[in-house]
Amino acid sequence: MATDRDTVLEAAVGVLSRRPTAHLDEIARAGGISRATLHRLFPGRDALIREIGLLGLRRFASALDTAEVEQGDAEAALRRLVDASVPDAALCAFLAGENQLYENDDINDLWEVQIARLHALFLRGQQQGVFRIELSAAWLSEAFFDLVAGIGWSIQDGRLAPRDAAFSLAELFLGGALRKPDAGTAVPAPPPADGTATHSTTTHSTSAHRPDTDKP
Amino acid sequence: MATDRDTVLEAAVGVLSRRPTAHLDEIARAGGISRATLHRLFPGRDALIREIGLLGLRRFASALDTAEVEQGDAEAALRRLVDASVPDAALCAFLAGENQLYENDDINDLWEVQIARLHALFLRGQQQGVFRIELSAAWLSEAFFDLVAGIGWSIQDGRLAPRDAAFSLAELFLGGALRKPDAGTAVPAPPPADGTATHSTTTHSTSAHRPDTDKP
DNA sequence: AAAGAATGAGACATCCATGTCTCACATGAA
DNA sequence: TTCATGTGAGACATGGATGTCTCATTCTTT
Repeated sequence: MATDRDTVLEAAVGVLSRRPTAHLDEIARAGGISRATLHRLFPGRDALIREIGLLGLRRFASALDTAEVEQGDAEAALRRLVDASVPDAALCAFLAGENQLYENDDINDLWEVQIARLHALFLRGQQQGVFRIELSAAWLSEAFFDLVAGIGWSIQDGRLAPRDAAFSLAELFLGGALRKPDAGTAVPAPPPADGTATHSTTTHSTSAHRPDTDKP
Repeated sequence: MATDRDTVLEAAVGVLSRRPTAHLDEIARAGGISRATLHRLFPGRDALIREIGLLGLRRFASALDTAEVEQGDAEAALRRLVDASVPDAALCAFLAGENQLYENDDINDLWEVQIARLHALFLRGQQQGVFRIELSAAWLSEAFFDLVAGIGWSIQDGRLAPRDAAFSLAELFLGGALRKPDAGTAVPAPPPADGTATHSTTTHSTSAHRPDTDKP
């Protein structure tokens, strides 16, 4: 299934996710080919990282497909998604870290579609009473993807055994995202309505100067 | 408190976290200064991003200090850490994304110290019976930092209100990290001992070719 | 074995960000 | 006013990655 191009792309991910400015020579060596052949496969550096981004998005879209996230119980769907996306966690980590990708319209559109599916899954789960409603679906989507990326980084760095990946991701995320079976003492207080509760919310939060951004 | 240099650095974070290859001219404009003055403040591009990394690590270290993570109940300590680190979430997002930083020894050492403190907090919490022991302290450390970074990204992109940041982070993470008050039905199954449970753990996980890495 | 394609290695040329310089202007102090 | 400092704007040189080329070699196919 994996074409020769995809093999090179996955090798490139391993290098670029650690050193985004790695030379093409280094990337080529990581893929077991020469710089000339790399240029024969991809016309340039921009094309290379764009193809990596597209590969990652295709894989994540495929994970959403095989998990059938639109079907059935939301919790079960999310567990299926965990299993389906963990193998491609490294590519998700690249997607999360390489913000430069989101200047390309093709990638941006594809990204928005996948995130919308994720968002819809969490919204559905909230309506089903499965996921907590104190946390916005947007935040749940972001957090889930970031944790998938964290899985990828941890495995790359040897901090997490691939065998434990799916369990670690599912347990940590679902523990925080699922509604508690019975309320009782476990349910925390809702977010403060006034701005004085958290003392430092606006103290020196960076980049308050950029009103609107693009990365959806 | 914030010197002129720090102001420029924080403005640079806003640009570099979105476009890591932004020109120095663009960074200077974001900081409200000219390229010449930027060069007078920082001798070069490498020095600039190194100083940003150092600033982020100093801020995170300061957050660990003010939260007194070595003191008292681990859950309370973590809640204090959430409040203390959310204002600098953007810098943490930069630290998480800019893996290029970890070629510098100074930054690497400082990073290891902070991560060790975080790791120790989770270990202590596990010994106290506060945090779940099915999830490794290393994974809890990684996940927490990734979620702080996710907070920073979400706020930068306008997807999360700064007011909700601390609550969203604390609830999602602690929900997954805390031991359930009473076991009952909420406790999930332990990770599979055999390799056949998760069908695709080793299917096409990227970068299996790199045995050891550096980013601690 | 022989022909063909594909690849690796290396040598260039080119482009562009970076680093450095100078000069004019603004601000503030004496 | 006059001097000093800091800053912005622009020009210029340079270094290094990138893009393109050629040629020898290897592997595949017949």
